[in-house]
Amino acid sequence: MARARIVDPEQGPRSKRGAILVAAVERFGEDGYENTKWSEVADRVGIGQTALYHYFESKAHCLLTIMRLELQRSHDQFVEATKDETEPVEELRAAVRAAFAVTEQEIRQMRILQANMSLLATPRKSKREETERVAARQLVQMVERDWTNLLMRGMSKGAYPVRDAHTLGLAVLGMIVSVWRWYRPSGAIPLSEISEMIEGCVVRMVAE
Amino acid sequence: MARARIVDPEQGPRSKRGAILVAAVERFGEDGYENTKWSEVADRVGIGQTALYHYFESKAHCLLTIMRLELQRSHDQFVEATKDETEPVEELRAAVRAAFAVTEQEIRQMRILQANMSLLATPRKSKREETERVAARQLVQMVERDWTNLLMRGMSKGAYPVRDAHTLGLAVLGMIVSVWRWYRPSGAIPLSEISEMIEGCVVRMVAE
DNA sequence: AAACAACCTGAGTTCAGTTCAGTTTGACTG
DNA sequence: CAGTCAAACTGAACTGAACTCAGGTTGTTT
Repeated sequence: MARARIVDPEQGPRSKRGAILVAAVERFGEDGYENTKWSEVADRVGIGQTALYHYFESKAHCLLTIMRLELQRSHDQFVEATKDETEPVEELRAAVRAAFAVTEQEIRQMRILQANMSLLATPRKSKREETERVAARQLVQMVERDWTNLLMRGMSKGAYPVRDAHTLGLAVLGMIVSVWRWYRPSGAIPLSEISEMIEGCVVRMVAE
Repeated sequence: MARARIVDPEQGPRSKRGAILVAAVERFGEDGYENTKWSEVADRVGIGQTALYHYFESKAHCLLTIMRLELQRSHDQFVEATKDETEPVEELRAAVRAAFAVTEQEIRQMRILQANMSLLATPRKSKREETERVAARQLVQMVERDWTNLLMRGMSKGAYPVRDAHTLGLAVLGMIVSVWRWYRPSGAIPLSEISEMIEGCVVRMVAE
C-alpha cells in the first residue's frame, strides 16, 4: 500500500505544491495555524503570497489538505500494521506501536490534525475546501472503524471481555492521539517509552 | 470550596461581563471560536460590539478567561471529589466520576477548552491576555499534578503497580478529556454510560 | 517559432477585530 | 435635589491578514 505522501508525483515538475505543504506543516506545526501568517509560508517557499492561490484556494484549504493526508497515512499505517496479525492481543499491540512509529514531520502533522479537528465539524463555503473536509471526515470515521472492528474481532474471538466496542474504541483512540498535544521530540521522555506505556494501558483497558 | 462561576459577584450591578461570558460560551461551544464573530456575541447580549471592549481587551482575552474559569472549576471539582477518599481505587473512581459530573454549560466550556488548548502555548502580546494565559497554563499543570499525585499515592500504598506516574497521569487525563471532542448531549450514548466505561478503563489501566 | 498551459506578480479589495473620541446612565455626595 | 464621577456605552474610522483581479512570465510541446 502506497503511503500518502506530501510530495505528490501527480503534480507537474515545476509545481511547488509539495514545498508549500512541507513549509505549511512546519509553520502550522510549530506556531499553530492561527498564529502563522499565510504570507510567511510563501516567504519560506520563496514565492509571492498570491502564488499560493495557484495551488490552494485558501489557507484553510491547505490546512484541510494536510489534515486529510495525515488521516490517510494513519489509516494506511493501521491497515499495514495489523494485516498479518491473527492473535487479537498481538494485533492490538501492533496497532498501538504503529500509531507511534512516526517521523518528526508526521508528529507535526498529527499535532496539526489534533489541534484543528473541530474544523471538520462545520461545512465550508468553497467547493474545494468542502471536498477536502468531507474526505477528512470520512477518514476520521474510517480510523474509528479500524479500531472498533479490531476490538469487535477480539471480543467475538473471546480474547477480550465484551464491551461497547465503539465507545471503547474512541477512548483508546482518544488516549493515543492525546499524546500529540504534549509530546515534543526535545522532551525528557523518549517516544519509545511513551509508546510502551500506552501499549500496556491499551492492553489492560481492552483485554482484561 | 467555592466553584469558579461565570457570573462573578465582584462586578458592579450594571455589569454585563457575566452575560458576555455566558453568550460567548454558547457561541464558541456550538460553532467554535474562529467560526464565531465577536459582534454576534455583542448582538446576543444586546450591546454594540465596541461595548465588549469595556469588559474584555479582545476576543482572545474573553476566550482565555473562559478557559481559565473552566480549568479552575475542574481543579476544584477534583479536589472536592477526592478529599474524603482514603482507599486508592475508590479515590481514582471518585476522580473519574467527578470529571463527568458536569452541566451542559460546563460541557461546552470543556469543549472550548480542549479545542483551543494550543492557544496556551505561545505568549500573548497584551498584558491582560498574557495574565489569563499564564494563569490557565498553571491551572493545566495543577490539574496534571492532581492526577499525578493521586497515582503516586496509590503506588506508594501498594494499591497500584509502580509506573511512571506523570506519563500515566497524562494518558488518563488525555483519555478523559478526549470525550469532550465527540460527546454531544443529543447523542445516542448517555454520559453516565460513558463515565462508567471510562471509569472501568482507568481502573484497569492504573490498578492492574 | 507559435501556441498554450502552468506558474507567477503588484495593486487593490474585503472583512472581522480593534481603536478613537467622545456621549449617556445612574449611583452617590454635599 | 443639583452636581459629580465612574461605569457603561456608541458610531465612525482604522488595521492587517486573507483574498481577488487583471494581467505578465516561463517552459514545454508540436
